[in-house]
Amino acid sequence: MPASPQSKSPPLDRLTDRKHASIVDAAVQEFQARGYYATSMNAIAAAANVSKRTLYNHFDSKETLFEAIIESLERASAELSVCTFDADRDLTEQLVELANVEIEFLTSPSVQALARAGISRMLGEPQVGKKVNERHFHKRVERWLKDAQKAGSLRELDTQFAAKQFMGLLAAFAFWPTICSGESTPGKKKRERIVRETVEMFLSCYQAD
Amino acid sequence: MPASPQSKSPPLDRLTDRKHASIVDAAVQEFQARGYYATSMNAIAAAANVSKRTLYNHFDSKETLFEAIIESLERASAELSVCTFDADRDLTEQLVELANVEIEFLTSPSVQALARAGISRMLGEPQVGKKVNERHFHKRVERWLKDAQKAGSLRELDTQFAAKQFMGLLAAFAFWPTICSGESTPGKKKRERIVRETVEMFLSCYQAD
DNA sequence: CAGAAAGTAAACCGGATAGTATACTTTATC
DNA sequence: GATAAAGTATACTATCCGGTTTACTTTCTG
Repeated sequence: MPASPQSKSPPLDRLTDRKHASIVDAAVQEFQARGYYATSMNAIAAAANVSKRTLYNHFDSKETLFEAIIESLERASAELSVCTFDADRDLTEQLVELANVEIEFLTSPSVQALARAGISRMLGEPQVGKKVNERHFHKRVERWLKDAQKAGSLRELDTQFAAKQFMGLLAAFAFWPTICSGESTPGKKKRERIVRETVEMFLSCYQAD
Repeated sequence: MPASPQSKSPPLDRLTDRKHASIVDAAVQEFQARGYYATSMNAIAAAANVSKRTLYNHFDSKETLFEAIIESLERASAELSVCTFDADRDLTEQLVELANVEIEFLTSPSVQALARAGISRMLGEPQVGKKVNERHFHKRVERWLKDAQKAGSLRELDTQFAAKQFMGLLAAFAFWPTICSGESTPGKKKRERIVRETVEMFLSCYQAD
């Protein structure tokens, strides 16, 4: 059962490709677990079952490898389902849906990996931090809020500010605790509660009259 | 103009004390700027204008130095003013006051330093992370909420959960951006807006009937 | 002012790390 | 099946870091 062919010209499942994937997987794991500085190239090579030379054949440096991973994670996160506002559907229901997408995003292993690695890197080299900007993450919510407000379902609001509040409420429960205190990500029931209460608070403030 | 005498037996301003303070200052700065792992003892010694041996005469190890700093920062943060609920005063006004104390806390240099250093340390050694637990930070708000709710000013609520929401709203604007993206802490006007909107959203959800 | 306490500069140690070199084997492709 | 591309194992270089040692000077204090 070979891997399904990609959309572009068939890249085949050559050894090289498997090694490449193996390296990326291992690096994501290691960076996530230990952060940028505490992760060594030796460890990545070992975890990937790859010789060090091969590792360096695929990526010129630790820096390059890290950057490639950040980009791949960003690409993956961009492929998330988009919630479009629908004036005919129940507002709460839609907002719950949106919150669910976002909380799933925040708690996904790849985002957690991105965040942990990115934060550790950034603490050491502040100027790099800007790249892993959160603004990008708020876009989905912003877009939805703008549409909902235009349709008159929400009272006048600063979409950017409100989106940050919305995400802030979710992240306070579903993102930062796992990043900072090593707590495990909230389970299904906890997530449901977080979503419910977040939507309730948000609408009690912003729902149109 | 010698330093004002302390409350205990006069510790005088000996060279030793100046060096000690100089080391702590430099270490706070370095740890804050670069995180735990990216900060070297050489760098701290240089920044403190102190020989390496002196550094090690004051602190046995990097670990010890770090712990001492965390403790001193925690002690400083514990000295913050406490807001006690007063049933006779306007609810919004009181909550604004509380939010102001908290936002001042979150944006204070010492807390920022604590957080940056602590987070970087924790990413490398997860088991240490629990010590810099956020729970402690929520206590003030929790206490206030419990009193306000008992007095009937707030509807029934889970104080722990609500406190986390309250802090989450503040932190989304006044804490995480500066930690993660190197943004400068919000100025007075921005802080006022954050406080205002946070209190508004919170009360629109939780104010009693 | 003498001796103890504390500070200084510089070299050094053991260990770890990013990255390279060498010599060899495996995998893919014509 | 030969050849080139890619992988492997191992050991090496250069560097840096936490921490120590040495040999010497400055600062405090009785």
